[in-house]
Amino acid sequence: MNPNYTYEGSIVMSRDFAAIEEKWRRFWDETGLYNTPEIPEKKFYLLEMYAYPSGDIHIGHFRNYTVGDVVWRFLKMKGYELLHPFGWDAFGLPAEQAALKRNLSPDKWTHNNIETGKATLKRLAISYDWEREVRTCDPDYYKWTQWIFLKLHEAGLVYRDSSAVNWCPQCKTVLANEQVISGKCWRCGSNVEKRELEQWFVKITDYAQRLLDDLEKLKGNWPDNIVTLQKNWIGRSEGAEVDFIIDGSDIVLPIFTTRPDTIYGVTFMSIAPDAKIMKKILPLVPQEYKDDVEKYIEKSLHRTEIERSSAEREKDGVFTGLYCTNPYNNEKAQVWVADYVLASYGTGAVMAVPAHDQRDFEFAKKYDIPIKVVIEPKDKKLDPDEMTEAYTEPGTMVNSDIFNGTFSRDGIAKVIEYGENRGFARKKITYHLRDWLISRQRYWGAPIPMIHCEKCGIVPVPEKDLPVLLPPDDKVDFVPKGRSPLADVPEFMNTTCPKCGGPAKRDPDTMDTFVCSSWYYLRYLDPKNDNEPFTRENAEKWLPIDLYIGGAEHATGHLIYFRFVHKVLFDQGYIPNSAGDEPAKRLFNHGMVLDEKGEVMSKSKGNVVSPVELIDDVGVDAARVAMLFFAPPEREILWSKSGVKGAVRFLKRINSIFSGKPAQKTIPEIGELDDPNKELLKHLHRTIKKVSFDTETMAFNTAIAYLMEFLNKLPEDFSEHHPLYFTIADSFARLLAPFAPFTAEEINEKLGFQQSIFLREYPEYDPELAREETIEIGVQINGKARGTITIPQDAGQDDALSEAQNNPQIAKWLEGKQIQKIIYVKGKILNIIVK
RNA sequence: GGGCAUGUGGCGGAAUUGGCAGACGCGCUGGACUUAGGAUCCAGUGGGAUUUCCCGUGGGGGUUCAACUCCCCCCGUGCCCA
Repeated sequence: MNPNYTYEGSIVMSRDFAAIEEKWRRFWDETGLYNTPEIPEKKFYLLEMYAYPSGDIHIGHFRNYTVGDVVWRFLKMKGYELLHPFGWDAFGLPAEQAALKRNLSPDKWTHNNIETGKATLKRLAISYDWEREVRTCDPDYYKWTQWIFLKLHEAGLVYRDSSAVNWCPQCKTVLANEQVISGKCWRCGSNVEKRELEQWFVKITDYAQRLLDDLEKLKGNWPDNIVTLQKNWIGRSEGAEVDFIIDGSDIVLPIFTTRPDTIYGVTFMSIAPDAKIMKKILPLVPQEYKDDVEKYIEKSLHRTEIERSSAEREKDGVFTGLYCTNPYNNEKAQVWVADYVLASYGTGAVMAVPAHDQRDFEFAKKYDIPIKVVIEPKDKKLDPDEMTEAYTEPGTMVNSDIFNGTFSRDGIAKVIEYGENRGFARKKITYHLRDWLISRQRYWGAPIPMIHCEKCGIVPVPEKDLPVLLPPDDKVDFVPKGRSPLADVPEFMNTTCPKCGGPAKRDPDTMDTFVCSSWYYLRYLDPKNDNEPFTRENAEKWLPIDLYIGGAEHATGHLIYFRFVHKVLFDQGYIPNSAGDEPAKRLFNHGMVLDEKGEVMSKSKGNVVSPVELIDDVGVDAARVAMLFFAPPEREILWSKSGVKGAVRFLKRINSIFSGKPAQKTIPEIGELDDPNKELLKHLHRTIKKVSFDTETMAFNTAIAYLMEFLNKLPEDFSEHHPLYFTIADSFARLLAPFAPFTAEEINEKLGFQQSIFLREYPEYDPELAREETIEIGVQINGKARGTITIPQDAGQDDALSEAQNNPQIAKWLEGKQIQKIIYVKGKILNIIVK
């Protein structure tokens, strides 16, 4: 045991909790407490994001799964029938790196890690139905990941393209945009380069508008910040595409702009060095410019995207010697190559209006390119020679031919219409969201079910031939060579074409693991079905997910792909109408677990809290209570050893107070009780009210605080002989159960119940008893708090005032003063304004 | 640079959404029980001021009978995007 994590009192407890935990784990297991009901009457699909198996569960997982478990236990007692499954995001690079560095089998490495993690989750007694476990690396799972690929393909959403991709020279693999962090690889931190590769893409952009529109359906049930994050990520912008013509050729240079109202102010054009159109333009560049242009292109390919688009960096570029013609006014504009323009944005070329765009302005100043004002503010004239920055606000259009005098906001539509009528412009909507690149040059992933035939071209693997199995890993050389390791395994690569029967090659790439995770929630519906990924019947039974719990870091990755794939399967009729076209009704993001100083835990810092060591030391219940009490679940928490001590103390007090067997199991009538006991009973009902409300709204920290408060208010001589012992112990145990399940079962058993506390009903409060007859409210004189009065809940203003006047503390402030005004809000405040 | 969060005692955090700021826990102080205490129990604990007063929710303004809460302007921190 790590001495750093020895909590006071734990030695005393350790003997007890280990045995108690084992007893209840077995009981829950043997009685099938976590089994999913076949025909749910009051269904609830509760899901936590599944885990990547990297060794054991860490403290962040522990938090995620504990939050889910509290919800499960609460809803179970509330009579819901739940589907609460778990699984493993088991494909991915680390398994392959373990193979490379330590010569381990990715398959064995992964399954070993899964067994370790699973054992810990079982020890933590998280309420998963393990019968439904999925592992994405198992053939009976990835068979259906491949099936999903074929469905996307059938829907016309899969295509192949050669394009510049993010390439990590260290990992020798292609990275998705979200795997590039500040221009560096998310795994190894090397600078990411650009490379041309033939890749498989999924046309998620076809769904961009729906993914955006349907965010409306999620509002209120998904956290606002996730909704905004997705909205920005999809990044719809409206504008126009305008065709410029390169002089001396018939090359059309289409550009996208959100500001067609400034079209008459174009003085130059900027093309991204890596834009596709660049290849067409290059041969036209006059000899005297060619060298500089080629050098510039070469140089900028080594810059990262972040570097290129950074607002801080001074923009640079090079003139091509070419001009193009603005179709609106037939004016010439210089053609430049500049790497602040990204090839992936719009057409990879932008029109530059230096007078009205800050970046263009700086660029024009630097290279002495003309500036032409076409929008003017109301109050003054703009002089290009005197401008120190671009004027980007709306205004009146000037120097714009027939549009002169038009308000610029109205001008946008008019300019587009004018160009549309003449055929050189059209309305266009672009999205920041890009198509989903799913090819990975890796072994440890689901093989892409496509066959390359010389005669027939690219042919999908027929469904009946799925899965396309990975070859055993002892046949594979993992040393990175810049291509998939599968490419060098002839047994895998060589196959026959399903169309012509001739010799053909398999696709050597495997799928991005985001494909695996985009549909795992569906496999839980039918994890053992060999004939289909899931049945319609079960989808009707359980979908949609009622509550999805996980970290906010998946906002623009997993949570977009997951919504997208759901919609595609919905459109194809695999997901029934009853489920709707959004996978998760409600999303909940738990906060991160940081160390005492608020720093991220990492092995290198040595500040990692191991859940296993923690529960060895204080037991599962104390670890849970500590975790839940630190802060509300959506906030980040600062892990503190002394905070754990508080949880240990709390449970010890519970154990000592509720250790007895009650003398009798009777519940006394309120009339039989004396005043202090009547008050105690009322206090119990108020506690039930507050704790159930807070548990339901996931305010677990305050729910626990009310339980602590209740304990503090028990009379000193409270024991099993107390007339209310049974009532109190019974209610308290059930309120505590979602947070400290083992402790709660112990009390429940001592009270004489045979069945699990989780099969009993959650306590209900009696509104009559929970009501407070008298209430203490604050009294203010001229808005300053001067004391309190105790009055009946529904006392009128006159009663409240006379009560205040009878209170010497308050009365002295009223002496010799004239009451001007009285503000009385029932149950809240009495404010007396005097002079 | 933009977007979204966020700022409350020594610390983690409460505050019914405009109504007594600091619930609950940690820590600290004093006491009890003790061979002992890093166990347990009791009391106290926002800051001042020689006791019923003043000041206090990052800073400054404003709205209101009343502001941690609403509005405006700054400052700090975190995350995401460029």
